[in-house]
Amino acid sequence: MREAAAASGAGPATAPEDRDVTLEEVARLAGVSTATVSRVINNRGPVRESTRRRVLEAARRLRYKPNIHARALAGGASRILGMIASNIENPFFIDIFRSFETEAARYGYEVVLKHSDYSRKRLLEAIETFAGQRVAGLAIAVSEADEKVIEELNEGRLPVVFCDGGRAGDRLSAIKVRYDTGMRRMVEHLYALGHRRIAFLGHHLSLAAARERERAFTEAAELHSADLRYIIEEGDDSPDGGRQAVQQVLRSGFEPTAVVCANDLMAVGALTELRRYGLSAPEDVSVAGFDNIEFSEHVYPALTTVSVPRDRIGRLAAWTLIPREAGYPGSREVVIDPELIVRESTGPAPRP
Amino acid sequence: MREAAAASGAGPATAPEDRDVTLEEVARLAGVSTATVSRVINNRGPVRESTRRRVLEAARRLRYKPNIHARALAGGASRILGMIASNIENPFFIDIFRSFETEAARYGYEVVLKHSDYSRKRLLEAIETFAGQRVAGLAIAVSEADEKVIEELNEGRLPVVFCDGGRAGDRLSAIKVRYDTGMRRMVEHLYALGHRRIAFLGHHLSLAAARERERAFTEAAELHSADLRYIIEEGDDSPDGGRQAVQQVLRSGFEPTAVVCANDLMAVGALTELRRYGLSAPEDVSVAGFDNIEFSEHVYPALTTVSVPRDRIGRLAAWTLIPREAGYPGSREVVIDPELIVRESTGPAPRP
DNA sequence: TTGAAAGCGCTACCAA
DNA sequence: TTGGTAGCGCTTTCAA
Repeated sequence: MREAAAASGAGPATAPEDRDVTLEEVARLAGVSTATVSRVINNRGPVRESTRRRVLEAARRLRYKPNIHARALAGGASRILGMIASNIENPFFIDIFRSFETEAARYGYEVVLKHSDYSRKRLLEAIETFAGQRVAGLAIAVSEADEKVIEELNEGRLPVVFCDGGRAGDRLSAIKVRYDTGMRRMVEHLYALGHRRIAFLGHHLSLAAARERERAFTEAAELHSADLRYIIEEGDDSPDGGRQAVQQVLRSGFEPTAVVCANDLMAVGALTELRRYGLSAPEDVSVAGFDNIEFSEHVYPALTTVSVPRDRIGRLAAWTLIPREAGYPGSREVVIDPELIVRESTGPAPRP
Repeated sequence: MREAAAASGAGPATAPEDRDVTLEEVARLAGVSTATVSRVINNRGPVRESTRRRVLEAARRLRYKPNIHARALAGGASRILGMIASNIENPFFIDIFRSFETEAARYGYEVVLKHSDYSRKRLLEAIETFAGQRVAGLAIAVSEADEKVIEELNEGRLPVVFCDGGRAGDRLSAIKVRYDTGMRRMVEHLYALGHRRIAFLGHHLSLAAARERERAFTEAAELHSADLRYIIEEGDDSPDGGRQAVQQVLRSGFEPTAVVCANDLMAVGALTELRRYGLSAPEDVSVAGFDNIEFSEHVYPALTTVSVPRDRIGRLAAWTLIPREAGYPGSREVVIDPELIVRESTGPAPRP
């Protein structure tokens, strides 16, 4: 309304809504220089309180929105964070993204999400794109980052945080989840229930980091090597992958009393497929997932799983990337302990 | 390797990896002006074939990556598309995003995703932010866009496509799904199975567009007004919301023989909650979802639902926003017919 | 068909 | 505490 009034009077004269309101216009209205406006907007450098107020008021009146491109070009931090996830269909990554984005927004940062589809090549491309865009920081939540990629990242000048694995470095931070602890708890749980033949359903991916959960399982299982037998099969990172893997297990003749999956998504598929074979959980076979996605609680039977706190991971990642007022560490390593969540899908091993 | 060799010889002299390779450097190497390089890179204006080749080769050698900020600032189209979704936890939106992003990437566009959490205020903010960033186009997949928002969008200069509802306009395109058709098919299906008391579980949201599925249900149900009774309850757009809504239905004493949900996510929760009350689907109560998210196939019992082709929606949206070589229509309206998918969660109504 | 040069809106440096 | 101003890398007239 105010704008309409202001624009009226004379003729067209360049409708004000047709162009961005610039710093300069704010400066003019506030009666100061663009430099001062910039200082106020960015909260940098000394500005007299009365001036600051005047500028802020002018900016508000004009509905000023900084042009991020100009800002980035001029060398200021770009206020855009990048995030790369392996598979945005997996709620695990979405949850991380969500809390990452929410936390970033709190500090006025935007987040751009790209997915690599578990392809090392796409990961590399995404990194290059983000680097070219000069994002302020990059969160990597993928399982296909091998040591070579990490090394390259470490030599670049872009702050990076690994949401799951990786390692800390010069400008690299890493958030690590103790999968081994989580897996150990899971195996202990099943062992205590009397299970002695366990199948592990892992990813189809041959990439280094993707194997972590599998390795964690193997190690945990080996602790009971005296009488615990296990088998490992693989499928995609999806319900369908879980179904395929179950088929392989069943065909192998191994006859597990419990099935542990690399993640909840696969566990859901495993559950479905077992039922197709007339096996129900937990009476005939116990089934366990990993991650504790929201769904795991809403399938039948509700999934026993290991809780990985994605919201905390996302928050930490943003926190790590965004330069804070106080002493900003630059890079660091955080370790998170996951927790076993026992629900209905696991129970005592059936009598032989 | 080549770069290392080139950089060697003298001292530090600004390591080449430390800065972006600029248009100017490419121009220098190719022995032309920056204007020419720009023409080549953007495929605009006349350039002699031999020149073009020389420039391309130089760009390749230097691993030139255009700086999107400079590009945007200089007035070129920004090659970034924005997308706003109500709830990125819902695979429905994720699926649209995925195919949108994939299609956009094909044309060299990036996609930035923001979510509005079903808040009109957040939607408005997101729109403003995107407008400030001068994105090349905006895909809106929310249910909280009322006529006022649409009107505002229509007056702006940003190309917009509504992924679900909305309406076509000056620079507005709309992809519409015939929810009424889908709902009608669902109701027919249940009616044919003998169901005469049906509960509809809708969203908690009082926003206009969010009601569409509910209205579609009501209309479909009214067609059988002679002997079909129904009740409407609401919850969040999540499995938990489905559980709450089921509780309300059960408490109301209505005793439905079938439950139709506004989407699959809620249906999953409904299934779980019914089981808690000792009711199993489809024997005691039939349960149906809407959307056909991947999960709907992997819950127990597999969900009867209505298929909404998200990949097609995403692809269409990108297609609409990106200026194509051929006659680019600018704005248009597309209508999509959803399909009924009958699985295990619905069956004959139990004898009274 | 090509080049020169004027900005786009902002930040950061140096002076005042 | 403030203002002046030189770019950031690119696109886009306007001339050549």
